Amino acid sequence: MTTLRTPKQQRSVQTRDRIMKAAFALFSQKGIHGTNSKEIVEKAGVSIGSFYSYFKNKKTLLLEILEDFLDQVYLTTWKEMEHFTINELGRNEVKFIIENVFKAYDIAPTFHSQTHALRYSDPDINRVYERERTREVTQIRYLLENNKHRMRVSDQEAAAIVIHNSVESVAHTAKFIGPRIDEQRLINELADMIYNLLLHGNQEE
Amino acid sequence: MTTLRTPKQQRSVQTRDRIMKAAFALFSQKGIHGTNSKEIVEKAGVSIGSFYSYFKNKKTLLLEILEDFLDQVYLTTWKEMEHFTINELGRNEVKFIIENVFKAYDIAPTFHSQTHALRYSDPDINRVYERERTREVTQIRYLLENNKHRMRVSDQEAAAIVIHNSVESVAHTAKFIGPRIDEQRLINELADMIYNLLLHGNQEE
Amino acid sequence: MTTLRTPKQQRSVQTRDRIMKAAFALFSQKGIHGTNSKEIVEKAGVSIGSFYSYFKNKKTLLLEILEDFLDQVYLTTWKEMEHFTINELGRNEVKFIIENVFKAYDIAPTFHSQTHALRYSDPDINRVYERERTREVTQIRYLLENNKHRMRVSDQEAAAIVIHNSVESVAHTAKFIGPRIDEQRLINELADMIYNLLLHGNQEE
Amino acid sequence: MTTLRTPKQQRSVQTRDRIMKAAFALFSQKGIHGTNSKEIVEKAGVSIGSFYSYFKNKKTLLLEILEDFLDQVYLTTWKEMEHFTINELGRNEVKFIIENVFKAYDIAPTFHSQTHALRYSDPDINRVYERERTREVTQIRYLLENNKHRMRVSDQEAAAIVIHNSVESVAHTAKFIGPRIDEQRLINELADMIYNLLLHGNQEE
DNA sequence: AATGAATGAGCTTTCATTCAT
DNA sequence: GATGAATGAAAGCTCATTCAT
Repeated sequence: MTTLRTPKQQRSVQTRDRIMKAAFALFSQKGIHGTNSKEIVEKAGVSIGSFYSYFKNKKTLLLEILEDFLDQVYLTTWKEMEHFTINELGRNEVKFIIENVFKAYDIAPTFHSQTHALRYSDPDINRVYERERTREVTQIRYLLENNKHRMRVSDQEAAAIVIHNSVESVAHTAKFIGPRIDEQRLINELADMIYNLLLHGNQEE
Repeated sequence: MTTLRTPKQQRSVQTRDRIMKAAFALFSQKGIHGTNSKEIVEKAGVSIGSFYSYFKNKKTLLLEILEDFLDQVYLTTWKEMEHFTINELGRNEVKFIIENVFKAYDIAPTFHSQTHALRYSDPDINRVYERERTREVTQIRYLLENNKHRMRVSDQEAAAIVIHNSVESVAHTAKFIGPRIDEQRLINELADMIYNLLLHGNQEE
Repeated sequence: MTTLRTPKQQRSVQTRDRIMKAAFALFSQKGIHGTNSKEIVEKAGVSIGSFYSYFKNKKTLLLEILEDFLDQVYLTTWKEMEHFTINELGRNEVKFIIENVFKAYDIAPTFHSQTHALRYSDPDINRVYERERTREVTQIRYLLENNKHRMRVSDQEAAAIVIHNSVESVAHTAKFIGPRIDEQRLINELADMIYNLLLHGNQEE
Repeated sequence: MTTLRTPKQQRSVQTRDRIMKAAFALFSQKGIHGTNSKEIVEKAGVSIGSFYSYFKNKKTLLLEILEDFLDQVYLTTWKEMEHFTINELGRNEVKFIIENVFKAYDIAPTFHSQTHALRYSDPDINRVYERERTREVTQIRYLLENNKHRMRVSDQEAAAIVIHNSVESVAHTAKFIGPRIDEQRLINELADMIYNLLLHGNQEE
């Protein structure tokens, strides 16, 4: 086996990057299974030999692209959070975050859904997604913790997971499955649901 | 194109069934992409020729199995609903339904997640799942409608979608991704979240 | 191996005939390679089992159909010859026969060309066609012989072959390949060519 | 779809050539339908992957081989024509050309007849053959035109087609069907027939 | 450092034919 | 006599990956 080339020179970095960009574009356009290595190198303008000196295999490439992509998703979701007084989480703030999640799903819808789908059949993909999920859930728990004086959530860990899942999943459905219903109505309903959970928490009948 | 064999004889029905059972088992065990037609017929103890006289192709077989499976999922989720006075939807009832959804995810977890994953790359699979989703959402709307006198949900359609998605998605995560957290805590949190939504609905600050 | 059924009863004869008719129709319509045994029995309204009790295999069926077909071709070409005073072969008579050959090519063009094509890769098909060719050439030689007092053909055998080939081949080209030229012009030219050969024979410069 | 490899390196050209040579040999030997891709690559000593990087599919390979072959046939038939004073077309010249056609049929008899047969069931093969036929007919018309002062052919176009067909077809028959008659007798008879047509043309009784 | 020719396991599907019922 | 379920060899083609140049 050939040892992988670790890009040190300027040109190397560029080549590696060109491959990743080309692959991302093709994966988004034609799906992951629908894209073969030859197409990638052709689009990137490099040889198949180069490809395999920068990436162990196609899967490795995908994982790297996915990591970059999920970083971008994370940033899109949370980047503007600093503008809020984080301990004044009201319905508006909840809604704002939800809207950011929906925006993040617009970055590369096909690639997003394609890779998301692979979680369930590919442990490596899943691992990358889990890392991202942990990050998101941690962020949510942080918000809950900072606002616990105003809230009535008893099981913060479970709440964070449930909230995260709900928003993700509705965004997912809205973008990929497309129930012919206006996104704003879904966002509003989500905001209500989550804000009510925070406000009233556990209310045994 | 060869016309498909419509089972008339006893033997025929058995063979068709054996193929479906073998395929279901292998799909669950090794994943759908990881199972080829040869393995299926070997497990079923029939010839490859038989396979293709009962099923147009591998995809058709998968779709048939999926339809059967989703029927089973639907029944598991809703079968005991008749025991409830449907217009007295309280937190307990909400929790009961959620528990049934979680139970349905135990029928064939791998197959469930495998096919669910394919929704995003395969329109045919998606169509079958969408039919199921519509059924479920309709059922939820029916419950909301019957309980609207006690509830404060303004946008029933959006609410039904959001509720359905949340439960599905949390069950999904719990079963397939496995966040190391007790399922009961997730179910409780979901029940709280949904019950609060129903109870308080839209509460602009 | 199952022994072949020799149709003796009325019903048997009918079944055998139905299979042949169905096969001929499908071969003509969809080509020989494009027709499979299942389609034939379905069109004939019999079972695949029946098929194989009347015909050793698909090839045997084809050969039988071909023999019948070539008989028909032969009849079409020569049936009206008795109306001529066979020893007064003039240009009109030559032309008349040529026209009949062209007509024979209209009986079942696709089947005709399909089987003709198979001559060169299938010795059995070729044998049937050769038998037919011999018959035709013999007929031509008979005409030449009966008119030799008026003609100047020295090598009757070679002439008969050359004449037969020319007419067949031009008809073939006209019907199957279709050079965008009027058939009548080709027929006239053929008539001239052949009549000149008969009239002037060998004319060393 | 994978893009085809365009040979750039020395090795590449060799491989492509080895495949074509092996295929030509096998097609000639065992027939086209009787040869599968695996046999071709085995004979060529290359991998099946190589095969499909040089040729889109088996059919494409056949078409390429056929084009090369028909070029060779054309050259064999007409190459020595420059030695003749083209406007002195006598019986000897006619006979010489016919002999060349017969020679061309000796290059690769089986392949020739195999592909010729496919004309009638395969439009692509037919197209290649039609291109060749047009070339030949054009050549004949050119001869007729240059000799029209000495000839009595009224319909040059039809005559060229009829002449071309006759020679082709008799050569075909002589080589593949093999009526046990001496080739020279057929060639002589053909020469007489064609020369008489040129000399006497249309002679209504 | 880069190239691209070569590899070959692996997959789906067809269809003539057999034979148990 | 008749049926049709079952068979399985055989074929064409893809694509991730290796390695000689």
